[in-house]
Formats: sequence, C-alpha cells, structure tokens
Amino acid sequence: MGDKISRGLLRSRERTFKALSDGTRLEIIEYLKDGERCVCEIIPHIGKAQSTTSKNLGILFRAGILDKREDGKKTFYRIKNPEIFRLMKDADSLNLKDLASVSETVDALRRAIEG
Amino acid sequence: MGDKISRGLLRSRERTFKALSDGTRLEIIEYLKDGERCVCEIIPHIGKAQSTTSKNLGILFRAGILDKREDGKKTFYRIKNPEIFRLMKDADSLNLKDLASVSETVDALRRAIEG
DNA sequence: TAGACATATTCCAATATCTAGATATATAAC
DNA sequence: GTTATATATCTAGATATTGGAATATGTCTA
Repeated sequence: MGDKISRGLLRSRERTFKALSDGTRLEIIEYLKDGERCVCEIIPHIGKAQSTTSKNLGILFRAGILDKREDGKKTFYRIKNPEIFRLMKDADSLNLKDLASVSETVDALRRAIEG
Repeated sequence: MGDKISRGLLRSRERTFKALSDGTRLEIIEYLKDGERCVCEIIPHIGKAQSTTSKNLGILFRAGILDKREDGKKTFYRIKNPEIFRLMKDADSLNLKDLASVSETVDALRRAIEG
C-alpha cells in the first residue's frame, strides 16, 4: 500500500494516454483492428491530408502502439500489441458504468415522479 | 469483425484518455489509490497552486474518474471506480513489453559484439 | 536510366487547446 | 469573521492539430 510510483512509470503512462487522446488516432487504431493496412488505405479511410495522417501514424508508432512493415513501395501498419484493445475495453466499461449510473438515476427520478 | 464503432464511444474514449494524459492528474489518481483525501491534503501533496489543483480535480471529476463527498467545510475526493487501475496496469504492461523488447535488442547486440 | 508512385519528413502558418499561476469572488460551514 | 473550496478572469507560455507545399528516399516500371 502507498508505494511510491516511479516518475518514469508516470511519464510513460502519460505518453501512452497522450497518444490515445486524439480522435483521429483512435480511429486509426480501430481501423487496424482487423489486421494490417497500408498507408494508401489508411489515408482515404481517415479522410485527412497525407501529411496529417502520416504524422499521426508516426505518433502512434513512436508511442509503441503500432508496428510497421515495408513491402516494396508500400508501408503497412498494424497494431503492435493487441493488449491495446483491453485498454479500450476498460475505458469503455468505465464510461458505460457512468452511463448506467445516470440511467439508474433517471429511473429513480421517474419512479419518484410517476409512482 | 469490422463492426463500425460508434462516434459516441470514440468520443468518450477520447475524453477519458485526455483526462489521463497529464502528469499532475495521474499523480492525483495515484495519491487517491489508498482512499479518499480532502482537497486540503491533495493541494500540498501535489505542490501546485490551489486554483490549479482544484481545476485538475474538476477535470477528473467531470470525466467520471473521481467522486466527491462534502463534509462540513471540507471536500473529499476518491476514486470513483477502481477499474481505473486496471487501465493503468494495462498501460504499464504495454510499456513494459516495449522495454522488454528494447532490452532483448540490446542483449542481442551485446552478444553480436562481444561474441 | 528516366519517371511514376508511396511515404516520411520538414517548414510554415493558422488555430485551438492546455497548463499554470495570480487574483478575486462566491458559497457554505464553522 | 475565518476557513475550505469552487469558480471565473486574465495572462502567458507551451503544445497540439491540421493543411499545404516542398523535399527526400526508396521502389517499381517502362
């Protein structure tokens, strides 16, 4: 209990969460859920400029979230570690519990009014 | 496979990760690991201005990560849902796997050089 | 070899957001 | 009135996001 957490661990958490705190990058991750895709597919799917998409891919790559493979003139990105999806699921379940408690509150209010 | 993720889910993930993408806020979360603390304890522990700390507490509260309870003239904050620590663990294990692969690489290089 | 293509990278500009501190005010409890 | 806290305003600096344009690299192809 109460163990001091290392600065380094905090900093790497921050880096990870920062990489994930952008909608465009979250969409890229979702798009790669089913397997690797070449940049030429990712760009039109995301619908942003080439430089923008390339920069975001670089951010995810440097954060250790994506991996890449070059084949001829194409580059394919993929999820480096599927554990990232557990992170997503955990985030979702946190958010869903929030929604659930809101809906419980709404239900309670409804009962109070109608009942 | 390939199910379209809802915009709403993406947006709430983004909100969650954004709230977690700041070192000060990560420290607050760590500080609350062992139970609730009043703002009067959190401020000196974090070592930032009162307004700054209060703002960060508000961000975590509005993101659904912290809960609060008022007692007299004091306010106590606590972790709303301990699942948040699973998120932290997941982030750590992603990062540690990265470190592991770096250290494997270093080891391989060392073997190659030293024979 | 010349040229087309895929991608990364860099530079630039515009805009937006974040972070923090300082200060002041509002509220409620003591 | 003092204390604890939240909130708002203002400032200032830092960082992020995007697009555009240009450039560099490397690969494939005619």
